[in-house]
Amino acid sequence: MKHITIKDIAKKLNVSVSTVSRAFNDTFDVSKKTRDRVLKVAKEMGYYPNPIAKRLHQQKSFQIGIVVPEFINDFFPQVIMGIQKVVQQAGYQLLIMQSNECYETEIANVKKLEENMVDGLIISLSQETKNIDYYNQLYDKGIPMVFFNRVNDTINAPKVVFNDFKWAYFAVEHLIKQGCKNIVHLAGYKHLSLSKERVKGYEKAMNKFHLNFGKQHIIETGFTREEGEKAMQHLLKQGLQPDGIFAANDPVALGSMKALKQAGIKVPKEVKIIGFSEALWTDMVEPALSSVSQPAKVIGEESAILLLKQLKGAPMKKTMISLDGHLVVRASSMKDGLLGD
Amino acid sequence: MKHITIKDIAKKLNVSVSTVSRAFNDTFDVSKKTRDRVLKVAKEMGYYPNPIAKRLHQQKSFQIGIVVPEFINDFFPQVIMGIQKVVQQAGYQLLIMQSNECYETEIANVKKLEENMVDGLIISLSQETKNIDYYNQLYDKGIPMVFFNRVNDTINAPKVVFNDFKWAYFAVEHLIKQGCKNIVHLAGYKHLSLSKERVKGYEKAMNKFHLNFGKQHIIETGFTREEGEKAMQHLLKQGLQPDGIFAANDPVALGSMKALKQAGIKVPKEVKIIGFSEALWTDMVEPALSSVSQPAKVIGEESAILLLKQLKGAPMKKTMISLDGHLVVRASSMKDGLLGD
DNA sequence: GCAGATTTCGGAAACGATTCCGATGATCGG
DNA sequence: CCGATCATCGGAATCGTTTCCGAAATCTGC
Repeated sequence: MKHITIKDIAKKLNVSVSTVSRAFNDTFDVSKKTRDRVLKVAKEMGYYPNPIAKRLHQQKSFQIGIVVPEFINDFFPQVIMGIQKVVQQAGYQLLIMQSNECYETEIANVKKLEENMVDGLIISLSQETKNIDYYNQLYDKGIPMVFFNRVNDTINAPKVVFNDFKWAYFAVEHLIKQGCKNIVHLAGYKHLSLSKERVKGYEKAMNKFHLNFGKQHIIETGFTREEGEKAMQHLLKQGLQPDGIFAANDPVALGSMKALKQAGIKVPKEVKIIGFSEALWTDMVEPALSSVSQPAKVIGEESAILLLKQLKGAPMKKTMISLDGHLVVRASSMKDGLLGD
Repeated sequence: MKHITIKDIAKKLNVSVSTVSRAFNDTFDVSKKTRDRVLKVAKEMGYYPNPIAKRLHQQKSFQIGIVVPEFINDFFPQVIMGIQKVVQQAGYQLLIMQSNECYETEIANVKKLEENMVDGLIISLSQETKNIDYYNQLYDKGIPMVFFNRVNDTINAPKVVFNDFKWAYFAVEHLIKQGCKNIVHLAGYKHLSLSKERVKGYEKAMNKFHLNFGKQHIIETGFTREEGEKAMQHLLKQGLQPDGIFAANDPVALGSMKALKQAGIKVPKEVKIIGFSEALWTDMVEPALSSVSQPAKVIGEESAILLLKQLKGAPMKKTMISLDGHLVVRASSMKDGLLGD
C-alpha cells in the first residue's frame, strides 16, 4: 500500500539516499557499478520517483493552465489535443478551465490557476473580455503566457491565430466566382479581432470585384444558429434578398440556411452560402455546407511550442503566429450543385 | 518574483512558523488576537499557501485521473464538465487522457496517471478493451475508481451507466407506435455491454408486439456514419427494405438515412429512423433526427460523487448507478412529419 | 613512496507546509 | 497562596527529493 521511496532503496543497499538520487539523475559522481546496482534493485522494488517531492524541491509545478470559452463544441477540444500532445512529451500536465464566455469566471479561473502555481498559461479570451490589464500585468511579471484565436490587439504576450483576413477574402472570392454579386456578411461580434479581420477580408474581396455596397451588407449577429436565423428573417422581411452569404461561423450559416428554406428560397440555386470554422456536422446537413477549415490541432501545437520556449527561458518578443487553413467547398456554394434542391 | 512563504510572515510578525500555520488552519491552540494579526499581514503580503508543499506533507496529490476514448465529439466533453464541476468544489484537479479507442494507450495512460500519483481514477473503456484484469488489480489494491458508460460485466469497481436497455425499448416502442412493423436494429459492437443492453431492449419491444423476426434484423455496424451507410446499402441490395430503423447511435442513423435517400426512399414516409445519444447536430440535418438523449453531464457528476465518497474512505460495494434519459422525437420518426419530404 | 589530483560517496540543508511535543505563562480552585 | 489545569506558542521532525559540502579512497606523476 505505501509507496516505495528513495530511502527504502538506500537502506536495502546500505548506501546513502544521495547516492540513490545520483544514480537516477545520472550525474557524473557515481560509479557505474553502484548505479547499476541501484537501478536494478529499484526496478525490482517497483520504485518510481515521487513527482510531488520533485516539484517542491525544484520550485516548479510542471503544470500548465488552460482557459477556453467552452469545450463542448469541437474546435477547442481539438486545440487542447494539440497542446496536450506537445507538452506531455516535455513532462508537463494540463489544468483545463472554461470561462463559459464570461469575463468574471475567466479571471477567476486564471487566479485559481495561479494559486495552483502553474508554470505557464494558454488562454483564449471569452466574448465578453475587453479589459486585458490583468493579463498584461501577469505577463510583465514574467509568467509565461500564450494567447490563441480569441485575442486582442493590446495583448503583450505572444499569440497564435488563424489568418482570418486572408481566408475570409478567399471565401468571399469563391462566392463571387460562383456568380454571386450581392453578398451579405453575417459577422460575429465587432469587438473581437477575429471578426474585425474577417470583415476586412470580406471588404477587400468585394472592393476588388467592385461589388461593395457599403456597411449595411455587414450585419452583426453573434455566433449562434438562432441569431443567424433571425438575422436572415429580418433581412428577408425588409425585402432584401442577397444571392450570397458569408457567415461568421457554421452555426450562423446554418441558421440563415433554415430561414431561406422556410421562405421557399433555394440553396444554392438562388442563394449560395459559406460558413467558417468547419464544424463536424457541415457535411451532414443538406445541402452540405461549404466552410473554411481551421487547423485546430496545429493551433494548439504551435501555442504549446511557444509556451515551452518561454518556460525554457527564451526571451519572447511580441510575436504572432498566423496559420493558414483551406476552403472546403461543398454543395451549398456551388453554381451547379448536384445535391442542391 | 519569488513566492511568499509562511516563513516570511513568521519573520515579519516575530512568531514561529507553526503559529502562522495554526492561524490558517484555524486550530484551537492559537489566540484570536494573533490569528487575526497573522491573517491580516498575510493578506497584505499577498500570501497563499503552496499547494505542492501541502500535497507532499499530506501524501495526497489532490488530482484525479480521467481516461476516455476520445473527446472531440460532444459526449465526453460534457461528461468531463460534470466531473469537473463536482471535484473542483472538493479541491481536486483533473488530469485528462484519451485512449483513442486503443487498449494499449489506455493502459499506458493509466500507468502514467499512477506515476503522477493521482488519488483516484474515472475511466470509460475503449472499444478494444476486453481484458480488465489490470483494473481489477488496481481496485483491489485500494485505489478509488469509477467506471462510466463504456463498462464491462466483470469490473469490480462501481459504475455509472445509462439505462440502455430501457431506453432502447422506448425507442423501438416509439417506432412501433408510429406504425412500423419491420424494424431493423443497426447495432454497435457486440462485446460492449451498452450494445448488448440495447439489443435486449430492441428484442423486448419487438417481442411484446409480436414483431420479432429473428437475429437477421440485428446487424453489427460499428459506430461511424460510413458503417451505417454501408450496412443500409447492403440491406437494400438484398432486396430487404425495413420500414423502421433503430440505430446504435446518431452517426449510424445518419449514414442509413443517406443511403435511403440515394435509393430514392422517403424518410420518414416510407422508413422511420431513430438514433441514440443525441449528438449536437441532430436537429440540423433534414429531416431532423429523432434520438435518445443521455444526461452526459449528470453521468459525470454521479461518477465524481462516487469517487469522492471513496476518497473519503467510504466502503464501496459493487454498486452500479443507472441513469435515465428521454426520447427526443423529431421529423425522422413521425407518422406525419411536417418537415419530411 | 608520497604530495596532489581525482573519483566516489555520506551527511546535511533545503523546498514549504503540517503536527507532535514540550515549555512557558496565565488562570483557577481549594 | 500554591499546585494543577489550561491556553498559547516555539522548536523540531516529517513528507521525498535534490544538491552542496566535505571526507574518504583511489589513482596519477615524479
